Amino acid sequence: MSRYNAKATEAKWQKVWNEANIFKTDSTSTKPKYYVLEMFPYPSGRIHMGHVRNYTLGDVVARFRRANGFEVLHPMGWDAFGMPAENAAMERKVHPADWTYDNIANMRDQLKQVGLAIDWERELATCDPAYYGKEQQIFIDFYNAGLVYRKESWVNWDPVDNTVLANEQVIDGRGWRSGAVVERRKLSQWFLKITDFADELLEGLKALDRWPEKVRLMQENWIGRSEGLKFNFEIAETGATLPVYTTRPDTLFGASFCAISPDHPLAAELATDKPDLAEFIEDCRKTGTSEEALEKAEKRGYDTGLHVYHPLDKSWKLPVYVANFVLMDYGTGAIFACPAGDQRDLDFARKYDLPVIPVVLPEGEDAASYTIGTEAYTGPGKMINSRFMDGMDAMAAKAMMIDRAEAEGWGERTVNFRLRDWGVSRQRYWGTPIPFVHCDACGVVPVPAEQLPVTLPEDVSFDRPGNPLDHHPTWKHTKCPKCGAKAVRETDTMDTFVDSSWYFLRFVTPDADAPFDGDIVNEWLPVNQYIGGIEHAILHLLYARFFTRALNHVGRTKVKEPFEGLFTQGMVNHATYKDTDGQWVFPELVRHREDGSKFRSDNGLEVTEGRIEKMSKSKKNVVDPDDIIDQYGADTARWFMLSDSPPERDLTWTESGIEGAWRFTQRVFRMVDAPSAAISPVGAAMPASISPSALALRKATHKSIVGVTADIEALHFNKAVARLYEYANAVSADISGEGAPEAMREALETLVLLLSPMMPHLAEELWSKLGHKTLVAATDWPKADLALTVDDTVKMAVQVNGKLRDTIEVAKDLGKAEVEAIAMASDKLQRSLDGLTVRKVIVVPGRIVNIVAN
RNA sequence: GCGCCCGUGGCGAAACUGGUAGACGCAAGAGACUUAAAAUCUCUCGACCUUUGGUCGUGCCGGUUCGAUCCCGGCCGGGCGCACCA
Repeated sequence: MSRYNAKATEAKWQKVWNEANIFKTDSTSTKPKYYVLEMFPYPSGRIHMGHVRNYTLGDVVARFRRANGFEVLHPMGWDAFGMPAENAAMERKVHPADWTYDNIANMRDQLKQVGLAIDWERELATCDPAYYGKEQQIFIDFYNAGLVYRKESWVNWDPVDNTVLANEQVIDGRGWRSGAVVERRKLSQWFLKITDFADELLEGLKALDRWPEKVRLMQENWIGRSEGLKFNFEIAETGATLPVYTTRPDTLFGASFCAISPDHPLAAELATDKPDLAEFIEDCRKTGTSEEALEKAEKRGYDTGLHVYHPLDKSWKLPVYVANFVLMDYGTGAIFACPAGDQRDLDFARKYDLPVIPVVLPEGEDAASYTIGTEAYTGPGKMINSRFMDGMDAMAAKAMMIDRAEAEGWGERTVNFRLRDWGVSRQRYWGTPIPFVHCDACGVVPVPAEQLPVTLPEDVSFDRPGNPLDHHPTWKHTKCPKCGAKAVRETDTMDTFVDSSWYFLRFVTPDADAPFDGDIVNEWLPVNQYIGGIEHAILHLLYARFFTRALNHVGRTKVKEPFEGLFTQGMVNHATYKDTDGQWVFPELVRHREDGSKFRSDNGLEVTEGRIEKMSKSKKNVVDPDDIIDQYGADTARWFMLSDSPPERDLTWTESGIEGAWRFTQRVFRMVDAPSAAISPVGAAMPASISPSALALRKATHKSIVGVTADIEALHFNKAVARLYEYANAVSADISGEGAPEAMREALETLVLLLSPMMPHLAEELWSKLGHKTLVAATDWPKADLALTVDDTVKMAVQVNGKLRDTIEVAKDLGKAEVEAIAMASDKLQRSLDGLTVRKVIVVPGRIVNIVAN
């Protein structure tokens, strides 16, 4: 009996697949198409277990669909632009391109060892000019369609590194790298008009029924549609108008003041001759960087001394404040405040001692005695203190007020979104250059298509702060494409989320001159199954949806939604270990003693086991995929990742778990290598009459085909695994008599084929051991003989008052009366009915007999 | 604060979303084989009791039902998302 050598066997079959180019996709195939895609990785240099899980899940789907007759597209690429490459350049003096391509080479080797059924000929890297040049084309398309614009916008500016920081790079108001206090600066930035599609993106969510409800909800909240009333206040002192937006026009009679944003033009205007206001505005800007700071900041205001007339009563004037909690880029940047119905307004009113008039009366409260304390009431109720609205339901009053304002001409129904336009400018080197030129005479001019791609210069230095593109001696100097005069290139590069917003389209026709071939893309998109982490629930998935719609809008595709099915997999966790010095310890260094205590193999210190947490380098609770594959092989790692936990849930990696998977790998190998019973030759016909044990095995075989197929289709891989364990147990049972060799061959072949999407190398090895010259990867999925999946008899539970008393086995379609008679004949049942009177008997055929008695 | 999701043995989980709770695996225990170990194989494995049987048991309390892990209401615990969006 030989032992399974995973390492050698896996390398052997990977070579065979590679040489046969078996996973190559024919884009123009007439077979039904299936596009399965996992979120492409950032080339950090090494794959981690999260990658292995992600790509294994996708690979099972890809191999399963292939076996079921689909032309499968399953590509791989690299999300290769971004900051870490520049950090490496600064820290280690390696060029970002070299660093990135080295990492890609490493990770490609690692991924290939996992044995993925990928068409590697379609591989792409977003940092390749052949990719980002097409992205520039798309960007110009969008510009021509009015979806790209420049705007002065507030950014987080690091004065030491001379760069713009993303919100998450600002920690406690300081730059994450330099530690310098971050300033708010106004810079001219490039924006994509995602808000043009806000309504569509929201509406489109409804049809995405193969997306997790959770993700759809998160996107819905992110888009944040609200409906309300926009109207103009008239400023009493100047006669100027001040537009405001409200979702609660029903609370207009509860108004107590009006507030404008510190960034509001009116505030700036007033500040010119009010130094203390200018100071107040400056103050607000300083605190306004991180979201956490915003949350904690108390409500503060500046009384401008101005007043506005109430729109429903010109004799009523409201004071105008500049308030730190009013956002300039939502609505109109100005609000009317009803403290009784809004917590922020209430906090503000209490602080500045402004009136608080309750206007919505909650159910069960008395209008005469109802007051607002420190909590605003935002729920439903009846209107009070609101003149002509008194007694109305608040919801109805809102609708009525909007209609009335429109009818009387002083306001209009307005829809607002929380979603902002997408700022894509990054003042960095390692990204897609924004393909525009600044000309003194012509302004901002797109680079003509024939001059694309605008490539990054290679000779850059990172020893100065700021954007290397900006201080490159020659790169930015060019000629205006329009007038030919001296001009300057745009030195901003694009947010890397742009790169990942269309890669799934490029994969379909990776060699197209255009960004992609629209006709073929229309055939392949949407992606049938997209798989990735929940952390991309909003940004990446929303941007990709926007890009797809925008590309549709500019006429490049007919596709509107990129991903038909989305699956978000859980994280890979591991126990944490600490030694007596308080240092985190890698799991591979932990040794167990007989009494259950643990110590470090390198220095002997005692080790204690801590919480199970997401694998992370900082806590050292990681296992290296290379080590695992080296020791157990990729199949065993794949099998373990698919067993036990449902794929959407977190998975805890354990030593005993991978050991268990390894035992199963060996066991299946032995089952075929040294079968427990004789097996018939390849292709031998099943005899017409077979023994009971052979029939039992055949039934197990065909039931397993049905079960495993359904489980894989539903992505319930853990259930498929459980079923395969059960099936392996059935195949190990004693079998003899007529038909036994044929049933055993059928069983072993079926076992191998059902395992093959999960353990592809083992499957190939055993398939060849079973005498086949073909590849499992080129073999059809087994088909169940449904006649063998149904039993003649069925086990039914017999209950008294809902409690199990006995089980009976009866013919499958026996009538209710007969079933009842058999149940009643049970001794066990009669014993438990002793002394009781039967009131009613419920028979559910095939399931249960329940006797109601007392 | 608002919204959403989840609570089942020592552990990961399953139960065809109203019909025999705990399949399958891990861990543990007992035994066989072995000079011994590893590997392998067999058996036990929710709790309790007066153990050929019985009672309880799916976070807690209640409801609907012949029957509830599943449906409804209220708590408790854990997780995630959003958060001055007017």
